[in-house]
Amino acid sequence: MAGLREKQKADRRRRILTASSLLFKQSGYQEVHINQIAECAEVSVGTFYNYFKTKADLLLSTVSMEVEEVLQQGDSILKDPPEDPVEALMALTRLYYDHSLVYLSKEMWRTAMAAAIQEGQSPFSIRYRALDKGLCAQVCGLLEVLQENGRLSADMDTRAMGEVIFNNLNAMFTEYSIDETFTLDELKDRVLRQTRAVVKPLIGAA
Amino acid sequence: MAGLREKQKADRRRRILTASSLLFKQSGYQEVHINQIAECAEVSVGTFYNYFKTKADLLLSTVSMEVEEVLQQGDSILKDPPEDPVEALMALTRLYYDHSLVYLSKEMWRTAMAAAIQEGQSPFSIRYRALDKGLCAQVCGLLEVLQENGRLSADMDTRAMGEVIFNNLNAMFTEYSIDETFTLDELKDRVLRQTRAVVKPLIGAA
DNA sequence: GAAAAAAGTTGAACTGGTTCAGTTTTGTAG
DNA sequence: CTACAAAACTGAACCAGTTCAACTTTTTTC
Repeated sequence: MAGLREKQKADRRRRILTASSLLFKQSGYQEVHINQIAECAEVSVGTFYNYFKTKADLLLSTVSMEVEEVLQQGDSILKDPPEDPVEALMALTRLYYDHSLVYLSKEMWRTAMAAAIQEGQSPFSIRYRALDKGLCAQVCGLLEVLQENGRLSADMDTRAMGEVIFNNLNAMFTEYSIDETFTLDELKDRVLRQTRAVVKPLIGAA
Repeated sequence: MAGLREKQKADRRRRILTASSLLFKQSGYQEVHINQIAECAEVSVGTFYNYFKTKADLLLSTVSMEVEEVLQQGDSILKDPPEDPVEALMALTRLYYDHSLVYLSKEMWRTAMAAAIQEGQSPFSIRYRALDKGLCAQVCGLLEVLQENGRLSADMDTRAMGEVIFNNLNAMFTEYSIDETFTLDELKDRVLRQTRAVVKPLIGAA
């Protein structure tokens, strides 16, 4: 166990992650070349590719952290959601959106999204979509809780409705990431209006 | 007008489009190199880049054709939509989906989507998003017509609701494009269920 | 119709992510 | 401790999209 080899491997991996994180923040994802990351992390280019399949794969480590954190925080909202369904959904939405820029810039999100779409069978894409599925399941879960609490009509299809609401969240976030002038507040306002339009009609019956 | 120069320009452009269209169908987008397109079109690589900013830009010409055609066909649905709102929306949806593979493969859609996300300020991305906006407006337009016909509750926010429905359509199409095993029929089934979940509650009032 | 200007063409060189054959380091067996 | 095998490291070379300085063709001017 904890042989020299293992120790060095963990150390190198951490050095690469630290270096890239620093450089990306400094100069942006596109501007930073693998050479620079390798140099800054004191490994060779070849070694970089021993630890990460591609440059985009490096991003995924960060995206994963970001989403896993947000999923965990989201669970605490599910445990005791606001009574009003629109408020409950917006609480989750705000959590997702506010957290989105902690580790990643808009540019990094764009790159990650584009890479996830580009080749669907790559491990990158599969993992990214699994994270998305987790978020979608959380939205569906929230609707179920609200339905159980009698805040949403009992015959609502929580699964289908949750998918629609999540897909909308996601699409709006994509739009936000693409447009550098689109602010977080504008994003939340637009999504609030959309969420209202979809959810209001469901509130009546218990 | 019709000077020699103009004539040659139009001819070269057409040759490039014909060549690329043929090659893409033959071998897929990624497999085809600019060299091959240039050779097949009997121009130099440099000339290719005189006519198209990037390889992805070439795709956009095709995407544009595809979307403009579908927009036009969609208008005829708006003129006399099915009475049932779910049916009306699904008529539009089916039109979009069935038309999607006439000119473009899944791989080409993925590439176009990824490129549109990648750099938001490029002419490519701006034009692609304008097309998306056109489709979104058409969905909103359909909801308006249905509302005017008294098939949807009068206080519905057609704009917000249309955006949500379109974003869902689009997200599901993206998922479909990413996953080579996802069939058109499965796609339509899932979107039907989602559309029902969102639209059913709105049908009551006039 | 010749000369100058404008527009367009060309392909070799560039760029930056990725690979791989050769080398070094680490672990293991005798 | 030595010899061998396995694992990991290395950077020069590769690849495919893109650029650009030199060259050709077309148009305009006189």
